[in-house]
Amino acid sequence: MPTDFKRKVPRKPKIERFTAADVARAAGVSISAVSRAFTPNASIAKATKARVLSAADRLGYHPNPLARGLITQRSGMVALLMTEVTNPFYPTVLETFARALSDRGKQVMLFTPAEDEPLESLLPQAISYGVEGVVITSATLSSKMQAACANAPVPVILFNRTLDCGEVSAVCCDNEAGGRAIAQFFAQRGRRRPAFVAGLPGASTSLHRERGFIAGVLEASLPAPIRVEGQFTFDGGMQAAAELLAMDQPPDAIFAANDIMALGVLDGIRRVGGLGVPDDIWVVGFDDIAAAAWPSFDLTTFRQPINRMIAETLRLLDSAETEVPALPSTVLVPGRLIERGSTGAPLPLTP
Amino acid sequence: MPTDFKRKVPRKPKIERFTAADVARAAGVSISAVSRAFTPNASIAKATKARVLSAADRLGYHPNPLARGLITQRSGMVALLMTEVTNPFYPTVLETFARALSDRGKQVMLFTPAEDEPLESLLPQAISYGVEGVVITSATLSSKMQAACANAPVPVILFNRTLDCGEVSAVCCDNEAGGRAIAQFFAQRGRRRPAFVAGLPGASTSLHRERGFIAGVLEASLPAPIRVEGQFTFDGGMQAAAELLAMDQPPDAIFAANDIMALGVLDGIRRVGGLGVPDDIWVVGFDDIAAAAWPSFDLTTFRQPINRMIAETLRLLDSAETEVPALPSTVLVPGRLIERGSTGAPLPLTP
DNA sequence: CTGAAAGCGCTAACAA
DNA sequence: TTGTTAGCGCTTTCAG
Repeated sequence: MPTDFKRKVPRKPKIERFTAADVARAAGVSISAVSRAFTPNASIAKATKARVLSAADRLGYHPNPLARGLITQRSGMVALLMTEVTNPFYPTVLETFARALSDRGKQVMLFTPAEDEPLESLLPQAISYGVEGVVITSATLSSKMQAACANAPVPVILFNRTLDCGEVSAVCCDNEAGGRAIAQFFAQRGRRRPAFVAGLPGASTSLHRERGFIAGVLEASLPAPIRVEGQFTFDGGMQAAAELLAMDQPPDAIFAANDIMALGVLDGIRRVGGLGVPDDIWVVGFDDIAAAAWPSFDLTTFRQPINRMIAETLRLLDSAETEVPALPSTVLVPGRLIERGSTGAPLPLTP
Repeated sequence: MPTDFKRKVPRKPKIERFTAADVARAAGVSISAVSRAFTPNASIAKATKARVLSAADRLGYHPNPLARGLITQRSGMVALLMTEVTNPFYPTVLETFARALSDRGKQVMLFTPAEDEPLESLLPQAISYGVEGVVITSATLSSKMQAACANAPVPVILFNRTLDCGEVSAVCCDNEAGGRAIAQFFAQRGRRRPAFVAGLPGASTSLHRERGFIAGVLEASLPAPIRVEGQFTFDGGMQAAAELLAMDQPPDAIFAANDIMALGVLDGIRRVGGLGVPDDIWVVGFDDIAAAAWPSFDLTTFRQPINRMIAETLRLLDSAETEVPALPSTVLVPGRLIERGSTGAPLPLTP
């Protein structure tokens, strides 16, 4: 029998890492000097700084962000509370955001509510981690959550949605303008029977896109759009298409409140058969996710300028830190219509 | 006019939060008692614990994970290093992983390499945040990175790839078995000219799937598969389809190393025209992403059991913490073929 | 410009 | 079982 006794190990394996004290010793300076060398524009002599930095480099030392955060209240982390990761729009947001933060030396901490967990419980949790800001992407937001956001001790920014009360900062594509632009596009190209596929009931994005769409449609003297719901999902879009095509007077132009539903609508129309896109029906989405450009769908859509939106979010985060009263502000960035085959534009030639 | 003078506020707004000392005072106990009340199975009287907990609840107190982490070396965070977020397979992984961790009271910290940043530089960065483990999902991994992983002071787990040297723990679908299963499927159903669309050159997933596929094809006495590359992207898949169809003897069964390429292949075949799926050509992918089930594609694919894989990853993370030598181990979980229309299965009736 | 000392919020030894 | 005492690794007054 081998010597297989249970070795008693300290639970803490004591990670082998150099501390500021080590660097100080190596550079022949005090610990504070090391700290100052890593603090932007701290009062330290160029020579000392150089000595510290080279010693640190030799040892592979980096200040421990957690210990630093304990004092400065800046952990270098930004929380991202995300609910609908299944919508392909959000992974792109996530990636763009993570990269943008990474470029500024910050990291993103991702919080996704568990099964039946309310979003509210995540906010204090995130805050307890000392994050410098919280970005929330969630189609719906309970009023309790809104209050929690407004009173949070760190800047909270709503991404891709707004709040009517305006008490929480938000960055959003101009959804109303987008909806109106699509309506005008339909009207100018001779479409006569518009339809709207709504997303989740409480979602401000869906609401505003619909509002703009209705306004634009009426301004162009078209009949008010037929309305069905699609839950912001592919299957919901398919279902919506089935409903619309089963009507006495099916629409000749469908605007779905987001791309994933629009793709579902396209597949739904195909499945029902009889009517074709774009000959009989036009379909337009919103977001411009990658799949919208795939030949099978070739979907006309209103592109959200993700980069611009992320940039504005970071700007808001920054200004909330520096400016004193930090009044909540809502930033609307414009998007633009990308015409593709689902509204009759010819397919581009190159693959 | 209201009293609207510019209040001079300290740049550090001194977040209003209660500390263990506050709770201790409120409950009439020592600070350590508070600590113990929040430490699982610490020696504390039931009554004391109850008093502390109720006081804490009243004040809305939660232990600061950062301060705790400074001592325990357990920050409650797990790092996720991710490179290809564009592949729809990974957002699902990300979400599943975040949720699974969240259920265990841990959080995921996401690290995505910036523009030209090498993956290597992220590892020490993650470690400096005191994460309890690092999970890496990256198709390719430089040898320098491999060494860094092997020597990291915290458990590092490769997700969805393996390392031949076996020096780093890994969780992976049994790619070779998957490739072989697809080959057998082709052979049994009378396909005669197989083709393989490879992903990124250095990716172990593509390599192993190909290896199994070739083995299975040869075992079934079929000719060695035609081979083209697709870069693991949709466009790459389209391109690959064009190449394959331009050959003198186009294949009658294509296996693409992942779903996103397979979708590209399908669209590529459509665009070229002339040959149809599944009548003339069969197409099979790997992953089973959501879009594979969409009617437009209806793609037969080898499903990776994400939940199982995540569970194994967490198990490995746990055991690396508790078990002493923590030898690196590779876990292969089985997947299974999902037959759909791209190989002749009838479309399910319900939407 | 620099170092010594205090302490961020918490846990883990040690006695009591 | 409890409270007291040291720190975790770092920043930040405060003297010098």
